[in-house]
Amino acid sequence: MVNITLPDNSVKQFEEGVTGLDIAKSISEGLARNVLSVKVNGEVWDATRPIMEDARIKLLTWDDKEGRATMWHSSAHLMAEAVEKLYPGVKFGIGPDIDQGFYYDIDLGEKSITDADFRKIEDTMLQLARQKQAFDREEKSKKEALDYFSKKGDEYKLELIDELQDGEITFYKSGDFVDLCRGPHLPDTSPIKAVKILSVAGAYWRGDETRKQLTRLYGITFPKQKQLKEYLELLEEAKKRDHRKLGKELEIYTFSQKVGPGLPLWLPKGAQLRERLEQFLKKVQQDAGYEPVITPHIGKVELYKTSGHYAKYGEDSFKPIQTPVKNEEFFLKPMNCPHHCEIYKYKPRSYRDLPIRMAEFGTVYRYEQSGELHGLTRVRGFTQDDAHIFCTHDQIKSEFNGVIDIVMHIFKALDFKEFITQVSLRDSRDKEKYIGTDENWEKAEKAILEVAEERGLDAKIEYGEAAFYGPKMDFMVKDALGREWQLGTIQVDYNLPDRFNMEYVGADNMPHRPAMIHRAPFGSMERFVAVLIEHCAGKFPLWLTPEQAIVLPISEKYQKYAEKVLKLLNNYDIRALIDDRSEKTGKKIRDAELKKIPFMLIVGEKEEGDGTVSVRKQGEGDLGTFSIEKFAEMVNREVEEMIAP
RNA sequence: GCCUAUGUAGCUCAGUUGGUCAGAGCAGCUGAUUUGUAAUCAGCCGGUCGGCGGUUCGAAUCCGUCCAUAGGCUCCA
Repeated sequence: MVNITLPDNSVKQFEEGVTGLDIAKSISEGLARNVLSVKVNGEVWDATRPIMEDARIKLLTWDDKEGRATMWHSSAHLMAEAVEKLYPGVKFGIGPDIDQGFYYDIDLGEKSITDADFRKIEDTMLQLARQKQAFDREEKSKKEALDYFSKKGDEYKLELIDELQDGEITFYKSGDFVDLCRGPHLPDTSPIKAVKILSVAGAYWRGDETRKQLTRLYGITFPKQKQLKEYLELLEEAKKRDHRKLGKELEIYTFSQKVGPGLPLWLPKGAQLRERLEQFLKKVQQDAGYEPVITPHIGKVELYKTSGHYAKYGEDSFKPIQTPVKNEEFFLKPMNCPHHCEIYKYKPRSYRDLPIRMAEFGTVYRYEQSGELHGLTRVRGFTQDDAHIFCTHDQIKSEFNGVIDIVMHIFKALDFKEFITQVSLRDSRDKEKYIGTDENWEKAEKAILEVAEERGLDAKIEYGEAAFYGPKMDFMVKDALGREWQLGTIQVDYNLPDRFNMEYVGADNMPHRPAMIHRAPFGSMERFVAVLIEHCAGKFPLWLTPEQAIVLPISEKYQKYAEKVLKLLNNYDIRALIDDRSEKTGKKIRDAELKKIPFMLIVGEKEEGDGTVSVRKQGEGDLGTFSIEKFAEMVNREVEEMIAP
């Protein structure tokens, strides 16, 4: 007998070799129907795999993340089976589950799959799923495994097997499809009731662009048709929030083929919005002891050779700019730091001067690969809200804290409640990869971890993700479609102080090397505004929006009064405009709603009579009648509250 | 850069097998209307159908190529 501990800590006895499915049946038939896999001592297993010793288990269903992962992983096999049936002779790479669904990388040889083929793959999958094919687990020796796939001629699987140890190789068979796979899988294909092939894309084998490109097929499945429908509706909703759509509609930015791809043109409303963001941060930075600096957009090639950026950005980037002077070359700056390093160096520095915090909204240019450009989130010319802090190694912790204050202040003012904090440390087993002394790395990494802990940031810690020049902390936010974008970043740098031979005179009257921190709370203005648009679905926070209110006179007769209202509002620092078109009020309201202007102030005979406005809030409706003073107070109070630290 | 799609007025989209197929709505302009919480009416303007080649008596429609965009891959703010 084995003792099985359930999540509620109750212990039940079963025969040795009992399966998760058996246990589910002993609880209820309904549960048995819904169980997708089982967690056994923290490891996810097939629900049909025998349990041979005492264990703590959790039955996994669609409501569990791991349950869905099992379903999707099995669905990837099902899709592969369907593809093999429809396109005999194809070879398979890898086919994992992902956050939302699954994919399979396929070598189709001469054939190709386009979205016109999705339907027939979906149909075949459903047809196979209905056969209730069991997923059978089989342990294989390395030799057996290699034999099988050499006979099949699938060099991808052979390569994968080659890297595995004998004794840890398992195959799964469902229907006619046999795959190298760690599992776990569904008991059978029957829970897969709704299928959607989402997209087809090229993907390099093992992510290596020097190797063959396979066809990656993305899909998603659900236990109920209704869930698929809801998922597709969710995708539609997400599309409505897309900054590329809203950015166009709200006239934030545009691109011109003549100016060039990846080079955004900020329209008046977008420029206003961006300037307001910049003013906000400038004020915060001023209060935090930053000093503004301004540097040019280009610098001599030698500058970037010193900084080391030439090696990284020189080859696949904008080519240097020639001058009439022979051998004189300038580089469009891909980073602001080299210029700032030179500012540090323009005079001798004392330990009493540190920390020095140099801030600049610096525009940089990087030649991103053409396939990488994406709205405002990935462009070729962008402005970083950059600053470099030069400090002693002992000051790193307090400087980090100061930067996080700024990041949190920004997130609060913009109502970013959900963000991911990632701390990237070095891989201590591979120290050669990194520049800087052990002692300094340890000190900085400890400081970052302590800061994250003290502030309750719940940071994801990634070892080996640090830059070669120092550890860092990044802040990430998801866009409308769930893709993560890195916004703010704080990075320690041991490299540039060396390369630029920076020094300060210590209390001991000896030269010392300062530490350097790069930081950008927004990341870049372009990406930040893009993510902001998606985050608020185009309804910008009141303090930021280009137009806070629009005055809607009922008819031409109240035009004069509308102008008076506008003037008063301007006196209260409220940004407003008048819709003086000869349209009906309903139309003016509709247009203002679509433009997402927060407040509509309707004025007619009644309002003119008692010097008031009738306030309608965007997305909410009529708020009633306000005196202009009271309305202004309400707006200004809301603004104050949002941007307060 | 690579894979797979897409590209028709400022915007959103029709356009069946190549032959009155260059259209609609919104926006814009003009005029009428003077309007009370999500669309007043009428008229007008607007496109060498992404660019360039080719096939054809004839191309928005078929083919090639280039450019741009979209979803991925690699890379990054």
